[in-house]
Amino acid sequence: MDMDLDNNKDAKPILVILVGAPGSGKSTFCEEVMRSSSRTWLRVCQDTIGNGKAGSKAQCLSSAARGLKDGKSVFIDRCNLNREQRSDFLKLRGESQIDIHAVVLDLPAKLCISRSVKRSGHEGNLQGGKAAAVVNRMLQSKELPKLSEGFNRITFCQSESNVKDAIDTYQKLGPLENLSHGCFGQKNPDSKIQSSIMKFLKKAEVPVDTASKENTIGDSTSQTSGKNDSLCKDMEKIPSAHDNSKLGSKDIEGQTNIPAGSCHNQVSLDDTPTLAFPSISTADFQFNHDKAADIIVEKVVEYSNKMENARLVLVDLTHRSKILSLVKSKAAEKNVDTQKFFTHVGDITRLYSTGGLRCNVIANAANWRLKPGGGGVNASIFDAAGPELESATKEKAKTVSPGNAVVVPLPSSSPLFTREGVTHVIHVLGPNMNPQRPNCLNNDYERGCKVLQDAYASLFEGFASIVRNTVHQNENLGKKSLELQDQSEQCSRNTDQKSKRDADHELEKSKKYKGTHDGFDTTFTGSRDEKVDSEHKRTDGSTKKAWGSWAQALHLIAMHPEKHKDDLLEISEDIVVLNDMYPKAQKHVLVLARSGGLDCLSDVQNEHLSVLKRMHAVGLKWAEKFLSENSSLVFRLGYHSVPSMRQLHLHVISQDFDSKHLKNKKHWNSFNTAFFRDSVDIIDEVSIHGKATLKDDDKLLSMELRCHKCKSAHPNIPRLKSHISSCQAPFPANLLENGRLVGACTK
DNA sequence: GTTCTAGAAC
DNA sequence: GTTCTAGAAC
Repeated sequence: MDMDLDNNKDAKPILVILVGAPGSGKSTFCEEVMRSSSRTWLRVCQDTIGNGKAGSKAQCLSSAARGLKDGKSVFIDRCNLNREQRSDFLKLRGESQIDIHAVVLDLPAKLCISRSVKRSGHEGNLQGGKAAAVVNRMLQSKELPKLSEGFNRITFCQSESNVKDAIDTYQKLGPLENLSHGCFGQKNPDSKIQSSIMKFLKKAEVPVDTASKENTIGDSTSQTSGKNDSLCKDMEKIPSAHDNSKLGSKDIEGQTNIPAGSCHNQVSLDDTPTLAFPSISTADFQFNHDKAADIIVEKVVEYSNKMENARLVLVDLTHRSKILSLVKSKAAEKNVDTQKFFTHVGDITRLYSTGGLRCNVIANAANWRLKPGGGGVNASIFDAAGPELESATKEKAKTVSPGNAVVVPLPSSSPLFTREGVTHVIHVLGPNMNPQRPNCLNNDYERGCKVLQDAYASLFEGFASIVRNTVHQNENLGKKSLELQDQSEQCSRNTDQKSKRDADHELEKSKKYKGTHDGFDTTFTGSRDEKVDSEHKRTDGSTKKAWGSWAQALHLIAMHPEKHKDDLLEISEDIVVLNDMYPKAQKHVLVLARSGGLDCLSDVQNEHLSVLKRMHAVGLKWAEKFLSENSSLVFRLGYHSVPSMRQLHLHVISQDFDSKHLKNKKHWNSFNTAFFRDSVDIIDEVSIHGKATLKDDDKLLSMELRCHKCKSAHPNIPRLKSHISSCQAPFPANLLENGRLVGACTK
């Protein structure tokens, strides 16, 4: 694109992309600057670009291009909260080398919401109760801009006075002047976390600025010894895949005075749901530390991939902790995302008050009677939480068996709640290898590992359900009223707590409805045996699933393949292979079992193991055939937990998901959440238990859309598809294990 | 006004 | 499973 600047030969138009939620003050910012600037500005506002009404992004782009061509400096006044939304505007630079700036109005969500609600007749028409829900939702997908996106300058405003300063800077910017490049105004995240601690503790002292403290290189452990080490730095110390990916743009990032933009993201989320957990079974229960560390990392990887905006923190009392250092190094080896998981040295009952690590949920290494005492973590948690925890626990369950967890909402009168901000305690019981303690497994590590895996799975699942309910509840809160926002912190925290209770009841109700209610409604059973049993009861208790006429197609083909010869890729005695009629990727075939009465995974029993293996082998063969034609493909083989079509069928699907038939959330999530069960895992499960574990939770299919590689969230299918068409991230570690992926780049 | 989702019908 | 479409979201 040629920029015709002849009219204004020496003028240097700039493009300023505002970034901020509704109510963050983007329009006001533009208006204030334009009111007394000596530059010629054009404000491109998506809310008004369509003859005073909301328009499209394309309209904004062309209007901005025209403005720049005319030598005007341009404000892009739309939310631009994530990288993808900004990328097209950055392309406006073309070959002209104009400066492109971002001004980030990163003000508290609370403020944006109350402004959005108060405004009447605002151009964005985002009024009333909907505002909170919309703002909250938009902020969930917020990605702060980075210089590496192509910005010359980024100004972060985290308070109204920052905004005033930024307005001042742009007002004074003459037509021939330039602003210096780099990141500006981004606060030291330490001070942010510190000030929130102080706010929480209602202390007036100015926090110690730890920014200049030396990092101990190689020590990834954060600490609550009372010295207030920076959490942010701790998290940065373990390199993650994400961090590594930024190295390529180091030269640009180098212009900034601040190490990296990601840091801010991590700690500004001090409301991020966080589970702090002790290592289970490795102290008094004498479980092998190395094996335990493997299991912790394995389960953390599994669950952190599932959980969008949540953190898991392994806590131990001392820097000398063997289990902490083992987990730390294994997590680093596996490139575990350090925003989602890290280790921490401190007292699990004083994480917030002595270290500023806000954890709304803590796990307790409980005993089977769920009683206080016994020393260790259990004693100190019951001690710190007061009698409230004991009575709340009693309400939920009387005992817990190894491998299971019990979620207990903590009464707001508990000191752990008021002092530390803990809303839930999850009691977990792991395997015991200590002959002095009940249920000793006598070094049976085959059984022990399984129980420990189940214990962590139950723990993390319990935490995930709290997170889900809280998010759900926050949305509802937003719809109701915002008056609560103005009440005192303690008061609104109580309200939150009550809301969470309500959410818990919701959970119980839905569980009851499913018929799994057994008096331990908040017990999360990680044991596969028990889970399968309850699934089994459900299917046995009712008649078999009724298949609609449209769902019979595969069944008919399996029964009479000769009638469909032309449509099939392969026919044998026990198996049929065909192209999926509506492929959801470049290559997508189905391997059908031909046995009658084998409609779906829940029908699978031990006797079907050989069919499963055969289907897998045939699936692999076809994947390899496709790979020989196009080596860039990667395949995954697996089953839908609850298929729509009758007749057990294995999906062999390339991981590009490049298909016009992939149209909705259900399509995406059926291949990219736990709803999709890898063939290798099904074979393992059936070998061991004679049954397959089904993940038939409806929530899985309506989960938010996340990239299957980098796990970034996207608001809708078109945006997701445009992202995956260019996402360069490697596949997550859990998919690279156990042969779940097939293809050149997975070896 | 356009884009996108989600529920009903098949 | 898809198609159709009302209406929500933007």
